[in-house]
Formats: sequence, C-alpha cells, structure tokens
Amino acid sequence: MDTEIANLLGALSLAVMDRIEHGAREVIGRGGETPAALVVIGYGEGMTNEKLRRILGLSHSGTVRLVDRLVSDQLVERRPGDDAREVALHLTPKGAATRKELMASRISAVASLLNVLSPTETKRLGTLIRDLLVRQDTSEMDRFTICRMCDDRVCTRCPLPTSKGKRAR
Amino acid sequence: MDTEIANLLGALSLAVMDRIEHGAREVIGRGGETPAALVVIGYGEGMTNEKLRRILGLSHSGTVRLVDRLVSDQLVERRPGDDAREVALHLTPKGAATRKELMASRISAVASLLNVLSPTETKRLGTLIRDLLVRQDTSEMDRFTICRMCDDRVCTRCPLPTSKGKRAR
DNA sequence: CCTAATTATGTGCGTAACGCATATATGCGT
DNA sequence: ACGCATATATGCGTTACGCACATAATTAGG
Repeated sequence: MDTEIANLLGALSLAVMDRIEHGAREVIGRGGETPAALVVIGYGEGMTNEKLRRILGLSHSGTVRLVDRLVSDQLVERRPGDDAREVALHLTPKGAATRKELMASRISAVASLLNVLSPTETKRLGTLIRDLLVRQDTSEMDRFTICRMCDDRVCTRCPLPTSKGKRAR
Repeated sequence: MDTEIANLLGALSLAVMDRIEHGAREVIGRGGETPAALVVIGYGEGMTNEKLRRILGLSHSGTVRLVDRLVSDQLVERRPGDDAREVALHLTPKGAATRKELMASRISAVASLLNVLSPTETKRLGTLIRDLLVRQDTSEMDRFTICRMCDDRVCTRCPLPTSKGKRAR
C-alpha cells in the first residue's frame, strides 16, 4: 500500500524533528519558532518583522514577542528600515555565531539517523528527496517556510521551484 | 557532500511535520504532544500515566495535565489500574473516533507531499526509509516514541528493531 | 495637496502547554 | 514493621503563542 510508505515517512520525519528540536533547544535554550527565526534572519540583511511573520506562520504579535526574546538574548538588533515603518532585523556577532551552531547541530542530528545507510543508499535517498521537493507546487513564501531551518552553507542548489503555480502574496 | 543530503532530509521532515501538526490541530483543536497522546493511549488498554510520560518525553506533571485536557475533552477516561497506584487510561467512543480522524489526517498530509513521485519512485523511497529505520539502534521506549503518531491500521510491519543495543529502562 | 485606505509595528491581555518542587498513596523487600 | 521505590496529583511559575486594539508611515484617489 501507498499509505504504508506515507506512514514510514511520517515516522521518520517525527524522529528527525525530535532530534533537531532537542539539539536546537540545547543551543539557544528556546523552543517553538525561535531557532528558525534566527536562521531566517541570517539569510539576508533586509528581514523585517512582517516577512518573518509570514515565513514562520505566526501571528503578528507572536512574531514581535519572538523578536523581543531574540533581542533580549542579544542575538538580534532592531535597526530602522529603509521604509520608516519597517524594522530591519540584524544578527549581532553573538547571533551569527549561535546561528552557525544551530545549523551545525541540525545537520549533525539528521546525519546521526542517516549514517546507517551506505554511501550509495544515501545518494539514492538524496535523489528521491530532491525529486520529491522539486515537484512540489510551492509559492515563494512556501519555499522560505520549508527552508526556514536550512543551512545555506550546505544547501547550494535548493530543489524547490521558484515561480511555479501559486504566487506569493 | 553528505551534509547536503542531511539538509534535504531535514527540510523534508520539517515540511512533513508542519502539515501533520496543522491537520492534527484542526482535528482535535490542541497542539504539542496531545495528539500523539491520543494515538498512544489507543495502542492498548494498559496505558498508564507513567508509560505515557516516557513515550512522549514529557515531565510527570506535564503528562498529568495533558491527560486532564483529554479527559475534559471527553476523549479519555481514567480508570483504576491493576496496581492501585496506577491509572488505566482508556479511550471513550468519542476518543476512538477522534483518534481515527487524527491518523487519517496524518496519512493524507504526508501523502499530499508524496504523491508527486511515481509508484516506482515511491516504492524505492519506502525501501530506503525502511532500511534506514531498521538499522537504528533503538530501545523499546525509543520505538514507541518514534511511533507515537503511527497508524497501527497501516503500519503492519514496523521496521524498528525490538531488542537491539540499548535496553528499555 | 489633503484625506482615506493600506501596511508595518507595538502593546494589553488572555491561554495552552509545558517544567520544577512537593505531597500523598501504594507496593515491595528485608 | 520499617524503609525505599513507584505512580499519581497539585501549587506555582514560565514560554510561546493568539486576539483585539492602538499608533506611525506610506500609498492611492480626487
């Protein structure tokens, strides 16, 4: 049955996320979308509260408070944006270092599950996941959401389609 | 690189869990480990607070309050256990129905990502995930933790090893 | 150029889902 | 019978959110 394979992927995904979240909590001492926020803010210099909100899928106030936490942990700075309404979020040096730790922890968490496969099997799995992702019908915002924990030093060729089907709002 | 594939699996797992959690919240209106608890309680008739606690990885009080919520939602009943210290957790009819909805929602969430692959590719992916899981060094309790959302009507041949390496405490 | 709608942010207030410390009851071993 | 381990419950605090509302800045229309 096809549902059997769906169940296996669900179980694997749960195991992977359990390990990722456990590691993230050890690194930054916070849970929820906080680690993802740090990664997302690090992708570029133009991140605003509102973009972050959409990527993380949180309410507005939830995002403001999340940034409050990052600021009080001295990981992020709020600077005035080009548009005077916007807040430009920037990583502090400590924030950039923590972000690297976070991503390294994530990769090693996944690798610890993955390393039971032979190099050939791993490559096969990689190809299948890549094919699976490349065929998803994702908006621009969906891409950022899926990639909100991704290690940009590692993911040089993101398979997710850029402008296919749905349009970002 | 091997880390690139780890990153892809991490991204996929995040996408899968996002969809599973979103569906679960729609079905039971609660988040965190609450949906998993309902699934786990449904696996057998002998579930106790303490076993549940270990499987979900929560604190004791967290588990008691979680069961409080399930009871107040009329999904679960607390009955006296064989051992008079224990509480035997049982699904109500409503609880059993909600549990089925929950698992169906989970399978369909995963399938919606998976159905871009051809039957051949899907089967290949299933084989690889099965191989990956079967080689994990998991204790008895780890198994239940990984399988805490699994659909027992679908997962007839669980790949996770029963008594290998670590021992359950 | 002035007003209205839109966009981005911040705040008061409440809630869900936890953890820690402590208390109580039952079972077990000697 | 006594001490210790096990299972559950409760008081209290915290984290990570959401909703409703308020405020400042930009954009659109006449």
